[in-house]
Amino acid sequence: MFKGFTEGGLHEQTVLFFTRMKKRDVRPDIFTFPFVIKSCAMIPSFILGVEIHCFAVKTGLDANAFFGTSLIEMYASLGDVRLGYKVFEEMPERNLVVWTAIIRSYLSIGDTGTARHLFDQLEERDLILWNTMISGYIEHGDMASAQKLFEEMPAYDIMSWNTLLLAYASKDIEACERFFEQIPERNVFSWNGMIGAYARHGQFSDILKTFRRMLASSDVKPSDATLVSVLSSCSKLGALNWGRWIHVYAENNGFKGNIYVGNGLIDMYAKCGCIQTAIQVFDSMEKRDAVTWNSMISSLAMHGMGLEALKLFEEMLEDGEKPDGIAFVGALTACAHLGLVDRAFGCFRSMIQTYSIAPWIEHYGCMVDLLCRAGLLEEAMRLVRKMPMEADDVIWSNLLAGSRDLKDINSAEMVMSKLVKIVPEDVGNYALMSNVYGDVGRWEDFRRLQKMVRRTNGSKTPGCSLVEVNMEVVEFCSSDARHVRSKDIYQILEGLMDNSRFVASQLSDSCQSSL
DNA sequence: CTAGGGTTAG
Repeated sequence: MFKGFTEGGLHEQTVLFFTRMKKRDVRPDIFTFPFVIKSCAMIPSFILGVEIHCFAVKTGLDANAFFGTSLIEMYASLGDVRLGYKVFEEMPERNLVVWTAIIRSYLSIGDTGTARHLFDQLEERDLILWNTMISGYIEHGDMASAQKLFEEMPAYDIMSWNTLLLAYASKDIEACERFFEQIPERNVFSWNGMIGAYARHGQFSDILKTFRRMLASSDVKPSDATLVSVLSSCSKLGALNWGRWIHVYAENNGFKGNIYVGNGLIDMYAKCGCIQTAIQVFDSMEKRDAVTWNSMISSLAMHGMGLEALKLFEEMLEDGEKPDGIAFVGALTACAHLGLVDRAFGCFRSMIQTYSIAPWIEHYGCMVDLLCRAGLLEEAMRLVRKMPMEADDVIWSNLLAGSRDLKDINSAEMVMSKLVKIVPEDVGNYALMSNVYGDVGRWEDFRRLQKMVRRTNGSKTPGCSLVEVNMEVVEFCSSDARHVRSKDIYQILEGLMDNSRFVASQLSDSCQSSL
């Protein structure tokens, strides 16, 4: 029964059954405690844990190494490493597993010194212990010690390599690539580690390249983690055909019903423009979690389907899923795009009062956006002054756009003075500001700002976009001339421009005649 | 039937 409950994550049941067992005077044995102790850690309940610890002492079963390891782990996860150390100190027989548990406890609170001190006392160490110690250094940013210890290791396994790979992944992408090539044996974690490293560094095209290499290598198959990372880069690249390919691959390789993959597919389809397919994936999922709901809600809001987004938000509550901060970002975005000011404030209030979520700057951003779009610039400014945190460039940019809509030069100039301090390199704001002047006919200022736009454009890559051609992602920018056939491309572009100018003039003619 | 190591999404 305990094994079944533990595997099903039903930790309250484990403890409940343990109490029933005690009431009936059925004596627990050495196999009982590790389950129950783990459940106390998972619930989590310190009081229950201590109670069961005491009970085990009374029954005299506390000298067991399995029991001791479980206890040390439990106390560490409940935040009391000292108590775990007391257990460790008083244990009559301590094997390597017990030592690893106590060392891991100290690593988990960042006390690498004590962990290392214990590590050094051991005469015999195995691979797990070495790897644990090294990954502890890495988790707390001590690359130098990690590397040094790695070099002292008597032998390596794949996990050792992967541990160091992950260390490089967060720091130096080129060192990470070199290390990846040197690994004598790679498993799915190695590949996922390399893919994750590219993701952290925004090198999304390299993710597709690596994924192709992984598929070509016959010994390793992608896992759900691989597919999720690759799907996320498809979203960022607009690589719809790769996304579709992964969808088919997932269906045929046992990832049907995998919640991580499903969530990745929703986001990918929505960001690649296929909102209907995203909805289909959402509807077909038999299990949903917070990310599923949030992805779908944000996707709908992003596609201008605000009413549908709000309906889904309600459905999420009815389904018993507790909304988190991201769910509220989705709902508030939907309100902003629909112009539902009162509804947004109701939402904002219920977030704080009913769900005890302290608003993030993103939530204030949504509210400012909402008020600006509704033409309520004064209220938006008041909200920014009232916020508990400093406004960021996103919020000021919203206010700049709001000032432009109302042709409020004074507000625009005040907001702009903030923006040049925070993000002097952001071309968009100068362009927006120049339009503010243009709108009211202040051409002197208009030209002055336009000049700044051009000057900043010289050093920055403007208007960059991506297109997928024959399963290959190609980047192009405004005034880009890098392509071998760029002459042909611009010729066709001119043709398209002529065409749309013609259509536009026809439309305006027909509008005028109908008036 | 019980104890120690890694990756993923909004």
